[in-house]
Amino acid sequence: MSTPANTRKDEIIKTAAKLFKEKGYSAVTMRDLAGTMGIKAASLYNHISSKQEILKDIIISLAETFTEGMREIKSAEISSIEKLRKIVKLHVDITSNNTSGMASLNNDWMHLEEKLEYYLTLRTDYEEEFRDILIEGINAGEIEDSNVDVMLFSMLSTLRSLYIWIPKKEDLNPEELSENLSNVLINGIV
Amino acid sequence: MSTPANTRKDEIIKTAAKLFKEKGYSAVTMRDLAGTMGIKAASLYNHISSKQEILKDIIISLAETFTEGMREIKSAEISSIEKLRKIVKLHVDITSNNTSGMASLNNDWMHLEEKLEYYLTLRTDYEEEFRDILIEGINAGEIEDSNVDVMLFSMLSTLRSLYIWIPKKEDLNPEELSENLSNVLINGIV
DNA sequence: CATTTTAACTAACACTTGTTAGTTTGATAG
DNA sequence: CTATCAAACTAACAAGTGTTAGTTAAAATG
Repeated sequence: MSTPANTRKDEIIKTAAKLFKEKGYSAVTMRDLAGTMGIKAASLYNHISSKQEILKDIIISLAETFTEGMREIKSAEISSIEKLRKIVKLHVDITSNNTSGMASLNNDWMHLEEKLEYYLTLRTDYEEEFRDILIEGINAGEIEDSNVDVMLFSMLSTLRSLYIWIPKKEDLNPEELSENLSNVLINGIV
Repeated sequence: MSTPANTRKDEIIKTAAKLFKEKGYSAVTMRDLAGTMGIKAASLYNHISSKQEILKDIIISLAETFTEGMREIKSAEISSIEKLRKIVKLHVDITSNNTSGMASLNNDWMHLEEKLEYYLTLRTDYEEEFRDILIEGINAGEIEDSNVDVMLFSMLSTLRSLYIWIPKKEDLNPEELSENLSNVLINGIV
């Protein structure tokens, strides 16, 4: 029982993430959220302490999962290209499991308040480790020696947008998607 | 004098776009906007008719500019790969001129209300014409015959995220960026 | 059975929201 | 000089905001 049972709080957070994805954090009221769950707004406060806390719970846990994944990939004894493939898989897997949460992470992180600084640290570190892998690949002759920032930006943009795209293509399984996407990102389209 | 002089309304819209980019449409109040301009909220209404109208003005004009650009590219007598390069340039140029507006277009389109349907039509049409160019390229043997949706998604995600990235790299001029980005998107990174 | 826990409720609060009405001020045009 | 106009102002409103306090009913626990 490492993962705690489905508590009421978890249901609230899950529902909130769905609403946040559709309208954004600021446009979702506690009455919206309560209404969707079939209860009154005040009842939410038996389970959560504030609207803010919901957002924090959604985003920080996801961000930490990425940090954890990157840590493992970084220390693996594989080629840089293989590391990139693992990064793609990391994004596909996390996003497949929680597209709503990923929408909040991408669009509503600026409303984090107390946890904003922490989130930004995680994000910056993640990007730098991503860049390090690219540079490592260039030095090893595996990756073309052109503009690293453009490569990094292009890959990250695509991976961060997965939350929009995955729900529209439920037929494609994560394995296949991860494979196709890696190929396009690494080898291009020609 | 095809473009009308810098009116007060234009200044309001420009300021609003900047704020919308930072916090999102819903989190920006008319008092925020007025405060940033050094006036009172009520004074805004001498120039605009509603908050809603500001968002509409920002997004729809941009969306129509993309539609216009795509129309020209589609009918050009050039290879599919050249068309893709022109699409990249279209995004880089429009985004360079208005990163704030592009943030609203990407993140706040769902708050358009009356103009939402129209916006969605423009967006869907744009994506379909983009896809048609890829298919055309596959049929002509210029582009690899793998998953079209993955290619389309990857390219569009990157192009739509330019608004985040361009402001951080003011040193890179649009020409150079467009060139680098086309290479990465088309040829990959190996 | 008695008690604690879970999860809902009603009522209300202090504050913020977009917006309207009516007014004032300084510059421009006839 | 007078009239017009652009652009600001004050004051206010009705609706909606997140949240708190206190209560109730049913289920789980001892």
